[in-house]
Formats: sequence, C-alpha cells, structure tokens
Amino acid sequence: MPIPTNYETPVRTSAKDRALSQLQKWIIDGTLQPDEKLNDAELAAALGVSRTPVREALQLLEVQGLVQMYPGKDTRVTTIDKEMIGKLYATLGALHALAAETAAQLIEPGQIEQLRELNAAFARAIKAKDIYQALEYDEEFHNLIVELSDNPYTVSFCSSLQMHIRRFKFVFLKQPLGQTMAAAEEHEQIIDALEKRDAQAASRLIKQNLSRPLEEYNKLP
Amino acid sequence: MPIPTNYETPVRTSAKDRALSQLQKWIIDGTLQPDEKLNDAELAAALGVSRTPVREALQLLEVQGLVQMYPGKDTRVTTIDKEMIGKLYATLGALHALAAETAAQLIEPGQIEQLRELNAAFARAIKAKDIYQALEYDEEFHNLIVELSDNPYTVSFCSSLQMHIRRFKFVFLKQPLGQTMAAAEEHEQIIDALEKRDAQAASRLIKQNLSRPLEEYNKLP
DNA sequence: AAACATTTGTCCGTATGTATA
DNA sequence: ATATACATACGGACAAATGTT
Repeated sequence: MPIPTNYETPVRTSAKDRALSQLQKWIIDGTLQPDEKLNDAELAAALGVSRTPVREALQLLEVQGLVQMYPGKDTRVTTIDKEMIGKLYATLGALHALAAETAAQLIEPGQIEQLRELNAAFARAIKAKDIYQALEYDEEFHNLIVELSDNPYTVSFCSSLQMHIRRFKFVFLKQPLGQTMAAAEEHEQIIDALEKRDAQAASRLIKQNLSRPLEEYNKLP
Repeated sequence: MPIPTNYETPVRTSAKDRALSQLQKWIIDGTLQPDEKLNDAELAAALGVSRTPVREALQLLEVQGLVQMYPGKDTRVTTIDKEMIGKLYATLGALHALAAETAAQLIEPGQIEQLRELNAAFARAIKAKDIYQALEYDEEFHNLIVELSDNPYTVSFCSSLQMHIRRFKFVFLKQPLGQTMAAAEEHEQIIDALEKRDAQAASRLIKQNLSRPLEEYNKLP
C-alpha cells in the first residue's frame, strides 16, 4: 500500500508571519478598531509569542498602512477616512486599466477560457443570490487579469489596495455591496476586448466596471 | 543678542531608521550588489548598532523589494532583471497619468507658478549641462504633480517605483541618461494642460514625457 | 518641578533549522 | 548518513523616552 505523501504544512510558518496574518485579519474585520491603541506586550501574550515577532509584524503593518507607529509614544490602528474610498478606487482603476492594456497583448486562448469560466461562476453566484461567493469570483476575475499582465509591481500594489478596500467594506458597510448581472455582462465585454487584443477598449471597460461599486457606495445615505 | 533656535536634528532618528536609510543607499548605489549575501551581524557591526534594528530594517527592505529573505537560509540583495525597467516605467506612467488627471481638477494658480519655476530651473540645468541637477528638478517636477493629486496611495507607490528606477540607473548605466530641452518643452505643455484643467491632455502628455527615458534606454547597445 | 510608571527601542543570548564536510 | 558549523528566529532583560501625578 502506497504511503501517501505528507502534504501537511508545506510551508514552515514563522511566529512573525502568524502574528502578521492574525493582526491583518483583526484590523480588516474591525476586531481591532480604527485608532485603537496596540500594546505589543498584550498582543504577544494573546498570540502566545514574544514581543519580537509582534513588533516585526507591526512594522510591516505600518508599511502597509494599517497601523501607525508614533516613536516613543504608542502604536495605533490607522483611522479611516470616508473620502479615502474614492482615492482607493481611483488608484486601483488606473492600475487595473494598465494591467488590461498589457494583458491584451499577452493573453493566450487558454487564459481567455479561464476568464470565461470565472465569469460564468460569477453569474451563477449572482443568480443564486450568493453575495459573498459572487464577490470572491469578481475579485478572482480581476486578479487574473492583473496577473496576466505579468508585472510584479502592479500585482503588489493592487493586492495592497484590495486589502484596504476590504477593510472599508467591513468597517463602514457591515454588509457587502450587491453585485448585479450588469457587472457580468461588462466582464463579458472585457473578455471580448482582450480576445480581440483591443487594449484601449479593455482599459476603458475595466475602469467602467471598477467604478460601479464606488457609485453604489455614493448612493448610500 | 537673540539666541538662535536650535534646528539641529529636529527628528530623533532611531537606530532602525538609520540602518534602513544607509542600507537603502548602499543597495541603490550598488555598494551592495545584486545577489550579495547580507549577514545581519556584519551589517550591525558596520553600522555600530545591534542586530535587532538591522533585522527590522532588512524586513522593511524586503517589503520594498530591495532584498529577499529566504527564511532559515539567508538574506540577499534582490537581483535586477533588465526587462523590469519597462514594467517599472509602465506602472509609474499609469500612476503619474492618474495624478495628472486629478491634479488638473484641484490645482490652484500658485501651484501652477511653482511648476513653472521648477521647469525653468530644469531648463537652466540642461543648458548648463548639469545632468544631475537636471534630473533632480525633473523628479521634483513630477513629484509635485503627484503630491497635488492628494492621493497617499499614489504618492507611496510612486516613491517606491522611483527608488527602483534609481537603482536600475545606478547599476546598469553608470552614468545617467541625458535630459534634453524637448523634455522641458513637454513640461511646459503639461503645465498648460493643467492650467486649462484639461485632464485628458495632461494625462496623455505625462505618459509621453515619461516614456522618453525608456526610449533612450532601449536605444543603448 | 521632580520622581514615577508605562511603553517603546535596543541588546544579546539561546535554540532551531539549514547547508556542508 | 552523521556530525559539524553557521545563520537565522525568537525570547527575555535592560535602557531610554514620554506622559503623569
């Protein structure tokens, strides 16, 4: 009988990484609220590690813009400003538009097929009114285009912006913005543009598609 | 006799920050070469601090993409790939274009004046064949537009990209690419577009202006 | 105004894990 | 394959700095 290869914990996770992901989660989902003071000794005790990995994680979170360290004073979760959401989407739009332009020149038939499958799954989730699943597929769709553009800087920046956008959604709106079938149709147009290698159209359509959630947001009371 | 206010070191700089800026400089100017192994104990001795602030600085440098840490193995300066320069400029172009579009809507007369002064200084430096000074003013000109767009994400990303571009220039070309008077004329057109609040023109002109150094680079043997 | 208390910043020792002989 | 050497990751203690009583 063949012994199954042990796929348990393929990556040895360090205490710093565990602290980092846990703190990220807590800040994004609002467990750690904006402007909350972070005491590294407390966090270390809560996470069952020493202060060193916690401090290291906090410094990375500062670079990511989730916490702000006031040297010699204290460390706090960054506050969020309602008007930032517009700036987040504007920046993400510019980067995704660039990614679409580049992807239009690099994309291969198999990847077009992948996009169509993702969008089909997205449409099914909308019809089934499974909002969270729909949001997942929507993100995957856009992320795939970004990855296809084969630009590590864009990938990194977009991932950071997505994280901040997610925090906004959690903290301001307790429930996510609904996705509509119109978005799925726009996705289809985007795929067509990529297939025709029409970089300009792809860029324009992506910007339009990304502006939707922001418009939804601005409609709120 | 009035005692002069003491303007010495207004910010108390921590050992970590000192280590960070020094290592950044060394990596960007090529003192620490691509793929060079970094031993934190050695660096600590060289910088006159302990290993902790050095480790912290190295972790920040990893996020910035200047070093790569292989957990449990070693830490190395990231290698440089010739084709990355195109991706750097593409990303920077998209962000600067966005900044120009936004700045066109927000800019005030005094800021237009600032841009004209910077560009005049830029033109003077070119005429005087002071290449380094010209590059400085060129960067200041573009950075001012980015700052005018009042978007912290764009500011942060652009600053990171500029850093990488600077490293490329140092490591690959030992001397900087020359700036021409054509660039100064383009700057003037950009300013005019911003003054007319013509976001589209400003965006297009900025992209065009940024593509110049890349074209110069591609002409090289 | 001065000493206290709390928290951050730094140092260094130790252990765990990786590469080499 | 085992053992050795070495570098990294973590822990705990000390020192410096800030705000407070």
